[in-house]
Amino acid sequence: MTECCTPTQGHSPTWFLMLEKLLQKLTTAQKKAVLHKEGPLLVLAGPGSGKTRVITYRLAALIHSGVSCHNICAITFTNKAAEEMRQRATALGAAGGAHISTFHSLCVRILRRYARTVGIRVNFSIYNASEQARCIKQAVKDCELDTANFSPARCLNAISALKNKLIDTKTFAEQADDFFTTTLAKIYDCYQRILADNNALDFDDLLLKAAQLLQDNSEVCTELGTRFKYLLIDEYQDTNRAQYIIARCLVLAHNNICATGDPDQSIYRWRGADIRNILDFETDWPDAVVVKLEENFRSTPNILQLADNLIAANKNRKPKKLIATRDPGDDAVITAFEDEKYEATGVAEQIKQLAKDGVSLKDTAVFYRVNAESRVLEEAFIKNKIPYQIIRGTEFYNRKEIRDMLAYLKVLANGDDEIALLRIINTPARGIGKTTINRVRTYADANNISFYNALKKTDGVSSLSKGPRAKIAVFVDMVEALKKDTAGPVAALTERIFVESGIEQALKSAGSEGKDALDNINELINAAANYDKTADEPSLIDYLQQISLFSDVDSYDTAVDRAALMTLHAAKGLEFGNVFIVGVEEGLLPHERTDAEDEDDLEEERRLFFVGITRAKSRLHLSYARYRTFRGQLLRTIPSQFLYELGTGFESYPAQTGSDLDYEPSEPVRPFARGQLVHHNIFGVGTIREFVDTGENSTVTVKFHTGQTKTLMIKYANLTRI
DNA sequence: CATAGCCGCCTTTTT
DNA sequence: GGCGGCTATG
Repeated sequence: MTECCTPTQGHSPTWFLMLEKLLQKLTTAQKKAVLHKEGPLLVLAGPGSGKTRVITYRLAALIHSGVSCHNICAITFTNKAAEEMRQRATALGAAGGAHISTFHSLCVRILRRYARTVGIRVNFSIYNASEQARCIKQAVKDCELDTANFSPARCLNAISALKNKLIDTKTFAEQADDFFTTTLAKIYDCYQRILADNNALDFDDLLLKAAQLLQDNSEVCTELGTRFKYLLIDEYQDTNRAQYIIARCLVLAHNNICATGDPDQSIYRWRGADIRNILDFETDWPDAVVVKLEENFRSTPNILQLADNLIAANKNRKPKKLIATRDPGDDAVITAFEDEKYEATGVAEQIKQLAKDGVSLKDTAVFYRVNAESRVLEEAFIKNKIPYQIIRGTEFYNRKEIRDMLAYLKVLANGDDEIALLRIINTPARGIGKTTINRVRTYADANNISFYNALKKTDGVSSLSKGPRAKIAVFVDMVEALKKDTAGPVAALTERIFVESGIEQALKSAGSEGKDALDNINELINAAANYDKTADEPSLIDYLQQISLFSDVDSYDTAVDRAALMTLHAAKGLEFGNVFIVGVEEGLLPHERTDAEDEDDLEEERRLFFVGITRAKSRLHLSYARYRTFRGQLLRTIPSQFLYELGTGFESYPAQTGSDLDYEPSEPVRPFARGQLVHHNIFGVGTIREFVDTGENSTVTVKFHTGQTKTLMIKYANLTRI
């Protein structure tokens, strides 16, 4: 290894071998730029070029050159990536202690530290999607609006977009000039008030509040800028406005920002990521040194050629070639399967064969566009006895019993969290029903006290009779008793809750029904014990806030020998010897929800496919199913337009029926599928939006390219498929 | 007050 | 196909 760092023995050798190879290929000027301590640096490079390796190397190099690790802040896209960077920096001999985390975790730290300045309390809850949904529903209700026009999802999306652009309620209300925006402004305001009442922040608030704090408070800005003299940001192409502001404020005084990214791998536009952040880097920091890494150390030339051909179809990009460094390998395989069951079985069988040929399962992954596709794959893997792991980290924390347990913890940490409180007040059933809750609620509102405080003073609630009053008292006593124990280890507290809440009792008496839930809670206690052991400064508040920021890939166990199943989004930043991408069909990839007429949306879908393809080191398998069950109905599919862009000469392959499959595909019943292109004599070309099968009188709804949407009777319309 | 059963809406992707 | 929310019943 070069001048500054040497990996300690026996630590993930290939990663360091690659780093060494990469460093050898850097020009002297590039090497100097990477190691140069002062000034802005942008590492602009394609997939598999070692961006993360370079940034990790720089981190270690800074420490080796005498910079205190305390003064370094590295930002990764996921907690998992942060953990890996920490390990690798340590292996490079750079002692731990640098702040390495995601933007969200960093913001939680900042907000806790400056809670008073921000006007929040340190024990704030962090609300996930379902808790957000509850709040937004309440907000729409409070504003006395029709949920038909202001659906929770629509409102949340709109509010999230505003927050990502740093537009707060006040600013938005001032801008609002039509019915929709003024109404949305009201909902936004109401939603924020509800969050505040619950002493809660949503994901976007974490970024928004931290960005506003840094922007508006120069003292805090200076303080943090002094603390973090060097800022490193990985995956910069996926930062949004708020994250950009945070980064800018943090480096205001010293300008030592180092970002890495690839505009072609920007896949989070829908979440507010602004590709201009990376495109304008040199404008934002005019003295920036830009290092371009053009060689790809990951994939075979065959794979890179496809990726290159595909991404070339994006018009809105700076042309960039991927330069292969590896020897040619196998050609990519595109397979058409009869339906999704054949596809899943086919993939499973190929993986089985690979395993027989000596390929390790952990070097194999299957990617798909939507999580719903994982089920049929999972079934096929079970049937074929292939060990696998599905990368969906929130799954565990979304289980009912786990959320119940966590709600108890949340109530203890944050007494104002009414959503958590309502979840546990009658879980397990203790006879406190809707009527009782409403009565207490009314009392709380009338006296302007919190719901929990009202529960403590049921004497005042005249509408309550003796029975419910006693039941509430028992509940309050239990919570109060538990509250006295919140300072100790989280695991012990979790166990106490398990027993004293009656959850254990309820599950045990449920017999075999409660078996899984019992196991899960035991696992939760184990996880909490692990937290107690490993956290820097363990506390209940920190624990809850940390697990709220748990992400999908964080659950990915790289040590076990199992095939990995994940969405294309989750695949970002990873690499595998063998990659299978399934469901490469119109409507799925690109996804139907992306507006086909919106070129930008389509290009992002293409980038997503590009990311998937470029994860593959040696073997790439793409597939689609000719028929796919969608919401219980069998639909005819169309191969993705992207398949034609790969330059493989893909036209259409005969479906593989597979001789040893024990599954017979059902006969397709639908003559017209959603997404099918058709031609009409008068209206011209259009896309099928809906097909209503009523036999002879079946109708189709078609969106024509002229912009108009028509519902037509099939027997009269004389539509031809294109 | 708890539970079973039914209806309607829906999800793209995630920190 | 599945979950949340609503209603009817015990």
